[in-house]
Amino acid sequence: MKLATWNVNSLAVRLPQLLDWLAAQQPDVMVLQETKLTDDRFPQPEINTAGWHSVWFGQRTYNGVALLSRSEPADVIRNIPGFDDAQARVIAATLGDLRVIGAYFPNGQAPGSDKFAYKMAWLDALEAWVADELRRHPRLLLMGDFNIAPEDRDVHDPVAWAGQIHCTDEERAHFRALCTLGLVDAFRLFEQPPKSWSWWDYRNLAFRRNQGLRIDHILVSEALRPQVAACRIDKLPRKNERPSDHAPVLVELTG
DNA sequence: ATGACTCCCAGTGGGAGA
Repeated sequence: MKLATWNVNSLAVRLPQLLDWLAAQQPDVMVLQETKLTDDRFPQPEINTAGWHSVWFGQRTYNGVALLSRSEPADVIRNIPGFDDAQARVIAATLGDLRVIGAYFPNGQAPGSDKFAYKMAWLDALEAWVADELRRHPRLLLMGDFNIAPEDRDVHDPVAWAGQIHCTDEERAHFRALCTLGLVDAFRLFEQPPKSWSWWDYRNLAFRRNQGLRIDHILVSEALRPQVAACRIDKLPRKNERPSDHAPVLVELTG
């Protein structure tokens, strides 16, 4: 069982790359962020023709999420129940005996800003809801673009980024709070190459210089932890012509 | 360097992302 997450930064632009990647990697479940498409423009025919079921939740210009799967998704939820949100950021579904939550966490812009306050409120609501989901579905994955670099080793220049967005104590405390619910960062269950990032700025030749952040994550519940066989970042799509600024992250489960 | 790039919606510039 292989699951993956990718912030595609516009599915309209990245659809050919996505279809290529799906064909090459053959995941069973794939969650997408920043589709930037209203629901009527979601490329369901192309994705269906390639052999995937899909559910989606989008809006114009910003945000937008989707979940693609080989098996039929059930019990689909869009956004955080009870949290009034104008932004399309969450899609959850049950695939067989797995509960999968795909999420595009708010960016937060800058500490102290209105957008940062929204990020904190959104994280509070997410934690309460995920706790609830975990009680109902012990076999759960929370995966997506977290917009949080959990530790200094997830940052190419921790001194320059200290206290900056993605690296504040408040954001990192929220990441740990999610783990305290009974989730673990699948990437850190394994030895990884140093300087492993999932995002590189488009500017400054950041990818060529490997100056990035690890902000895309796959958290797995304690019940799934014994089944996690591998977790890695696939940098290859970042080398495409017209790449997303993010790379996909994959996890493999045994059984 | 308050930049650099890319996307979107706009409409020949500007906001947002991270």
